[in-house]
Amino acid sequence: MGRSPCCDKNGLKKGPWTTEEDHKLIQYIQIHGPGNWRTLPKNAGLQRCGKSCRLRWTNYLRPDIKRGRFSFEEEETIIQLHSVLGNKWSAIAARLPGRTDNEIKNYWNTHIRKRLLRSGIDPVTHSPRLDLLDLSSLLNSTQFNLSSLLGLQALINPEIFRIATTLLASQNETPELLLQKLQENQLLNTQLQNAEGPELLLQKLEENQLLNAPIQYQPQNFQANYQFQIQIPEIPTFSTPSNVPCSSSQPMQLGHVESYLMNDQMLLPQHYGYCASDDSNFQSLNNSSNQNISLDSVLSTPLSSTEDEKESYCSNLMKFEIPASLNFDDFM
DNA sequence: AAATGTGGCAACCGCCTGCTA
DNA sequence: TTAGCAGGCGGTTGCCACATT
Repeated sequence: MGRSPCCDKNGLKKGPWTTEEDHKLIQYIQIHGPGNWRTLPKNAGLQRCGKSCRLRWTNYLRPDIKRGRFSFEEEETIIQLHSVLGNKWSAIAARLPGRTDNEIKNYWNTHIRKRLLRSGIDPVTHSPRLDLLDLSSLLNSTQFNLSSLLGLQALINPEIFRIATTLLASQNETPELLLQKLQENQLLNTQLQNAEGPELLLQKLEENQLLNAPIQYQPQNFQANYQFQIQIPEIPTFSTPSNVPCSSSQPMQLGHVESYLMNDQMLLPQHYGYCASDDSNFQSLNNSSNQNISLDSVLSTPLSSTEDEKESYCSNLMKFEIPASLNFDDFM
């Protein structure tokens, strides 16, 4: 048989703890130490169940608990860890000395979550909210599973994302339809109003560096075999994790976009990288060659930051690069 | 001044996992 | 081997204080 019940739940007190109960619990634990919550209430003279005693101790009475407002650094850490760990409050609390999982959870729900929402960031996915984006090109497509895009659209510049999705959606369509969509979405720099036929379309696409060139137009295999390539020469910020087979110096093949959109290797919001320099679990990044706002620069701002500054910071969170050596096993 | 709304947070609930008799 | 409990965890509730109408 199993263990005997920890306590008889009948007649046990519930609700807020009195100072007298707190004193009893503290006194008992100071002598005997925490643990053995099954017998603790009886031995300590408390009309509580062991579970209630454990929660009261771990969430409130523990001497190493840090009370008071969360600092800016703590808030940053929570946001960063949440983007990796999700609602694993205990895991987050383990990296915030003096804070309990319950406290962090409450702070997230009452403060951080609202701030992220005000900044247009989905607090669950840590991505810009879909309802704030221009999704016209996606909505025109029947090939996309929109839910699979949730993680990717945060990591790709919206302009690139629109180009990729439009081209991808048009792979099985006629060149005329593709041309129409590109024009509708204003994805080509040059005027194509006078474009006549697929040959000219290819030429214009090549001029706009959207395609691998040169490729001979063959009407019979255009739809099935054409390899689109997206050049990203003028995209100011384009961050990708190390496991994505492309970089800012290499063209991103549409096939890569497609594979990440369509299969289980899709980028997840948890793959965001941050550079919390004080935490050995994070890697400091060399941002000298890009325009991203580094966390170091954010950290250098006065600690008595305003709410607006915090909101600005939350928005900038979406622009960080992914450290190549980030080991996610460290967080799990 | 009273009623109502809102925010913050301690505590509870219920589920899951691992342990143990 | 397995039933059942302790401990741990995330989600939710309810109370209290303060703000607003």
